[in-house]
Amino acid sequence: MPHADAPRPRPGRPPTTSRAQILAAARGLIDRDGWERLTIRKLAAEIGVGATTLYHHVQDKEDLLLLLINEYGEQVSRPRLPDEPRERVIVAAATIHDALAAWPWAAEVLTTDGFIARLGDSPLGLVEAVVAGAVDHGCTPEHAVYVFRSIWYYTVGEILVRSHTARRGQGDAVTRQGAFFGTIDAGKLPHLAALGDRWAVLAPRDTYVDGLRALVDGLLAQGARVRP
Amino acid sequence: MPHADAPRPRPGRPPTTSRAQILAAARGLIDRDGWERLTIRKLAAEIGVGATTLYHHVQDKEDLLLLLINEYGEQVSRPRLPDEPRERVIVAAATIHDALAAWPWAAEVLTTDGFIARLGDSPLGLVEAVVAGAVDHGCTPEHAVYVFRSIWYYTVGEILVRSHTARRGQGDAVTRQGAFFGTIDAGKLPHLAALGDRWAVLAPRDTYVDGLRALVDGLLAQGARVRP
DNA sequence: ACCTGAACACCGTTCAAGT
DNA sequence: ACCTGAACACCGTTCAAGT
Repeated sequence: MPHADAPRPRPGRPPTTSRAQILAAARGLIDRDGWERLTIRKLAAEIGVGATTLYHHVQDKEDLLLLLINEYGEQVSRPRLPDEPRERVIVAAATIHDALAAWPWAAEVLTTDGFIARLGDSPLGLVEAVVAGAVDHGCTPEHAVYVFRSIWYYTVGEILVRSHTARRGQGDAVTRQGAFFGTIDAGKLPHLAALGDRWAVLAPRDTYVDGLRALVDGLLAQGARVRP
Repeated sequence: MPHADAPRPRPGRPPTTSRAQILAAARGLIDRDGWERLTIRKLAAEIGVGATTLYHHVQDKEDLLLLLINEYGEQVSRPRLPDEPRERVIVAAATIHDALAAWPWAAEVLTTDGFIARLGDSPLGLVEAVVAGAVDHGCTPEHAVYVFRSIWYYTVGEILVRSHTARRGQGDAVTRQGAFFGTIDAGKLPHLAALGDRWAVLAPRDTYVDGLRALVDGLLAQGARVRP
């Protein structure tokens, strides 16, 4: 009777494709062509394998993307978090934001997916940091969850809006914007008409952290309690 | 020589399909089957016409969706806005939110689309109201644009996250959540572990307006100026 | 056990031809 | 001027058969 720990030759055809290889190839394709152009068929072709082969290593396309996100989440470097609770919330949230800004398609997938229940321990570390910061500031755990959720909404919205408007327009966004605000009804929409083309200049500005500070200040003020 | 205003018979085959008919059918299909299931082919079949016919009445699918959104935006009933500037911002933003919550796919399209430059005057009225409220509170026009953008990020994020998590899970979200927080590393993630299954209870709560108030308070505080 | 091509059930869009 | 079917260039996924 063979020892339980002894390496035993497994039966059947040996694998030529591994899950790690698939994930690496997918990352390469996303970084090269963009996430909306990633298809199972192209991914298989890139690896040099039949499209149907991939279904032996991942459940389906959604599963593949989730694996990819968790792998990415483990590689996100966590900065030293400040001791001051409010600042800790800000830095943790900004870290989540920056990680997603570099890989906006992840925000898209996480939004369409229930998300938190399927994240690994490593990316959850930043969620924990936000909740812990709120609690240390004096919030109840319940309020801390609400703080995190509100920040998450703001963060995900910023990523999605900005990544999508950055893709298009660029060249003709300003022109179109200009034409648009030219024909606007100044009687009904006086402030927008007065802003005119300045909107196009203001809109692409990176104000994420400013808005985050405003939001966190407001959220923590709502949940502050007297501490002993 | 015929009079300029006289109705003249136009040459060619008379139309059997109108843009209004297409939009109405599209609305019906979206309300019935959900926006992710709307296809050009199904829409044409619903009308009882060849799929390619639609391309004589709309440029492409994206154009169709934008027409639909502007039509919808015109039908959104605008509540009486309060005089107090801060409250006006809240009510206008909440109106945008509620309109999108009823038609979450519109939020999806608006996010993926530069959006504001392609909206009609009617839906822009609520954008104007937010900007005007901020200015009346004492913000510069530039700060008011930032106020609107921040609110927009938060609003769109909330809609997308909530509409997507509502679609899935339901039945098994709680179970999965419970299983998840059972296996969480309590050493590394103490707050999340302590929350346990309560997260699943807290997450679906509608806290949009609370978070909006926190955000608006913070944003207006940042931009407040001394007024004469 | 792993890999495969054929097939299924779809997409959005173009375009030459018909009415 | 309007409508059409055929065709193009794709999708994700299943499944029986091969190694």
